[in-house]
Amino acid sequence: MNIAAMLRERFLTALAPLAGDAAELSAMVRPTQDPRFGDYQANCAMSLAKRLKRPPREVAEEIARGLDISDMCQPPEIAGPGFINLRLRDDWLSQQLNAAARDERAGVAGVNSPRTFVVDYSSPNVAKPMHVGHIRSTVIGDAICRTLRFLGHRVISDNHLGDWGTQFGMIIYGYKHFVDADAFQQHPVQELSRLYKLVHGLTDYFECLRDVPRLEARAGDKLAEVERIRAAEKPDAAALKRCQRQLSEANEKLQETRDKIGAVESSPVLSRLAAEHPQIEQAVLDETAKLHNGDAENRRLWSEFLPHCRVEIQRLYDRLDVTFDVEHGESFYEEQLPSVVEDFLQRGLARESEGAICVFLDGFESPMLIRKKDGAFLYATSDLATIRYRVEQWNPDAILYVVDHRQSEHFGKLFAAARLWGYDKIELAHVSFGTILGENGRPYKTRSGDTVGLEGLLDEAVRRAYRVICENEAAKGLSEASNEEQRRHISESVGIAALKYADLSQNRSSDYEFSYDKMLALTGNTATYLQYSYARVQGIFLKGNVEAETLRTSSARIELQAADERRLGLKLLEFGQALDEVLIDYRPSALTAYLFDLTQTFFNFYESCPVLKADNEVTRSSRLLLCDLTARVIRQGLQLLGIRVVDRM
RNA sequence: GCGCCCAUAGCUCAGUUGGAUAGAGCAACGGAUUUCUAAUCCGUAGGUCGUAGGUUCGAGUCCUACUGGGCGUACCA
Repeated sequence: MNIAAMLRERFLTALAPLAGDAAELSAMVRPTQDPRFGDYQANCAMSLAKRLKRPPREVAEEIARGLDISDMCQPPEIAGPGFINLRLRDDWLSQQLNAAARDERAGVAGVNSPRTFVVDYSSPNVAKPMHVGHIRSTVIGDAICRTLRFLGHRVISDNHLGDWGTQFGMIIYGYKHFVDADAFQQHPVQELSRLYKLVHGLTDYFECLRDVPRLEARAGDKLAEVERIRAAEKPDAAALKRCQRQLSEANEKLQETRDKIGAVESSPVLSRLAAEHPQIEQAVLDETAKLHNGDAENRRLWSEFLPHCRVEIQRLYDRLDVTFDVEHGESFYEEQLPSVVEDFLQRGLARESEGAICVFLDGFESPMLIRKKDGAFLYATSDLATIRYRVEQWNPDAILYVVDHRQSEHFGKLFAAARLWGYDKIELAHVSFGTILGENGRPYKTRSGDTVGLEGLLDEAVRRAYRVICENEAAKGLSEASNEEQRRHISESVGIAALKYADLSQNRSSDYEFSYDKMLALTGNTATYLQYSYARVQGIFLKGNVEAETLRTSSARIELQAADERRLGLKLLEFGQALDEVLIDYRPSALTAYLFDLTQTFFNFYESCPVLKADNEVTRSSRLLLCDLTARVIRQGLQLLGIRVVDRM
């Protein structure tokens, strides 16, 4: 069921005799924004009229005459400069709704020609705790996979774990020098995490020490520049402002660096360790290189650590209700990397430059490096190997990379290189997204400037959801309504839903401001509001002692009478369109917008149309069917976003 | 320097290959509860869509320049 698509087909037939590009023109059928213009409008007459050099209204009339839609719509009306306005017939709407009301998929059909998608998302470094930066990829990727599958596509979700990089060099070095054997025995994940943070902190310290002179010089240069501009006869105000900003940025950065140094030097333990391990940075790289070169000890440690790391991230995936079909990390492709480089060299697609093996690509200033001068491979190499593997393994029509926007240049190069390599038939898409910002407009960090751990984030959202639920029960005097276990269950569901939905409801390409208060708001476009609406509908069935299942199998029918019933009915039939829209640009926000709209439409209906106390049995069961369908669309829609519903809130 | 992205109501954001009078939510103000959960609903107010040009029947949407912001930019991922 996709009303717009059905109407477009009718227009295609009507337009065919008039234009060569009837498909493009027929695509200009869309829902109206104002109910005065009917339910749908076609805007194709104006652009066609321009080409035919005829009056647009005349063209519109001609299109309307050739249109065979009397089964679906009332006679079309021509309005304004040449809009063709359509109003769906109530009997047709009722018929479609009654089919949807009995359909397990709420009237959404699968696609006619399924495609195969590989979706690459989440991809954390397994040696580090997952943090706030992993939410968007994980949640958006999961929602895209669920939606693709629901519409009948074949999906391979793949978690391209970072399990082979420098971070393991850090853990290995840390294990060899700083491990607390008892702690590792008892809580290996925590101990590994501690080792990672410790070693990372020390390497960071030395890096900061090296950076200070450079940063001081930069701050000095900027200061001099500011003074030079000021001293000029006619100071350039814009340049001065820009320069002053750069100066304060340079000073901030310098201060930050000095603070990090101070943090180590003021700690007796850390400063002693720093003094004892002055070569730690190189040593970490050496441990990484040994791992990559097959050193038996390091490989043994790596394979001992890895399962622990994966247990850690799996706990979070379980809580987020996110699953993967395969989890081929970087290590999986390690043996395939030399052949990638050889192949590129052999085909003349890559050449040596400044000691590195480079692929020079049209439209990019710098080349893509696939082997460093020291012989090591880069993530570009691994990404190319991954494409080759995926094509050989699954022969996909598309590979989607749900990765933040900062890597757009990398993917631009990667896709260009892949096309040169012969993968030019496959859709390669960087499904990019923006940064999560704190309330200061800067990337979201803790007060002390650390990245925010994902687990703590989930805990906090759940804790706040719990508080909201308790407050609400208290306000209503419902304290006896649910027991502690139920409240815990509901707050886990509501808290995580809020977190996911805040992310999904935002246009993915823009940065967004993180706020617990906003995501857990009870009104507005939040998961909490949608979950509440669902619970309200469930409340009707509970109160009326009506079994939805029984209702569906009964002979009751949806009959549209009131205007609010009709509006709700039409909105319900547009679920499939919303899902199609999600897949056009891989934007789950199209679905959240639809669900929010549906919910508001439902509440309008709910306010003006009594259900259980309807005037007669026919109206009552018709409205109950509308309620049931609404609940199922909300539940299904939220499920496609990876969000669960609860029956009572 | 070069490249990519962004700029819409006081705040956070929608705005579907260019369509009719630019929309939500929050905050503000006013209303609705003998009635299926008031965690709701209805109404009012709030805008030179960063600036200036251009394309056309029509521009928040496309093009150009400018201003302001974010990100990236040869051996990290």
